[in-house]
Amino acid sequence: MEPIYTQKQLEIANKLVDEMDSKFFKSMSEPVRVQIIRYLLLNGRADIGAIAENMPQDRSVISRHLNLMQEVDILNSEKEGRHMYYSLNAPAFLERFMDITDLIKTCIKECGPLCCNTK
Amino acid sequence: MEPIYTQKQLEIANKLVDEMDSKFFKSMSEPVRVQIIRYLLLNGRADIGAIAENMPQDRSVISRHLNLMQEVDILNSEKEGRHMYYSLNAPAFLERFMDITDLIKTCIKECGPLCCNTK
DNA sequence: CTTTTTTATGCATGTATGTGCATATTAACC
DNA sequence: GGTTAATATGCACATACATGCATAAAAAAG
Repeated sequence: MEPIYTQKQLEIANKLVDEMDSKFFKSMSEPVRVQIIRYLLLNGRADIGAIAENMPQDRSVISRHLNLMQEVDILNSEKEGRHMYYSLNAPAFLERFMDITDLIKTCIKECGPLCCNTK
Repeated sequence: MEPIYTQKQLEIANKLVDEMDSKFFKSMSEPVRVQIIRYLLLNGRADIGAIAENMPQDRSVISRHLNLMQEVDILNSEKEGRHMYYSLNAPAFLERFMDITDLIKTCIKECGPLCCNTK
């Protein structure tokens, strides 16, 4: 009944789980949203119309995707007149993945051979 | 009409999109599945019964989650008698995130200030 | 062989969400 | 002010999916 793991291991595992926010992953588990990331990587800042022109979906659909991605801090948004411009929040995007990667590394180091036990 | 990006930029952006497999992200955008990862990190290899004991969901639900995670290579599975043992595929799990992190770094470097243009 | 145990699967159900259309809102232009 | 253009939003609909129950399948125990 008593746990087989240390307090330290518990803390680092909880930290990883906290960082693995489901909203963040969900925002990237959608093919259309990934294509939007691709578009912004290659073309830089753009408004909804320009982005939607390159996608089969309706403008309103793209609008909602962009808004969702901005909410989880993947994108920056700037309103200019009646245009809404979006751009990739590259630093935040990268940092998110770097943080998770580092936490997984720490987990494996701290939890040792236990977590990847195959026997 | 002609693209404003180079062939090199196109290739690296496509590489990133390929690596950002929606099935992989989807598998981690589910709170129950994240809890399973946490459990396996702390307790190591375990069968479905042991994992399900620590979750409010039905055993069959946990069984399906585990099977799904194994399909995207997050988990290892081993059948022993009537027991099905699962463990975290830590190397593959880590490598996946390292690859994506590296690709994002390359994208930012190659696409330069364009991708994160705010003006 | 029957019973028990562990996992897998078929089925029904509720919820979440991607989608497009119609419409509202907002801002620029005449 | 009226018109046009860009975006946001309400709505209906279809699909995906998480869930639990009942049951099947497989293997161990009696």
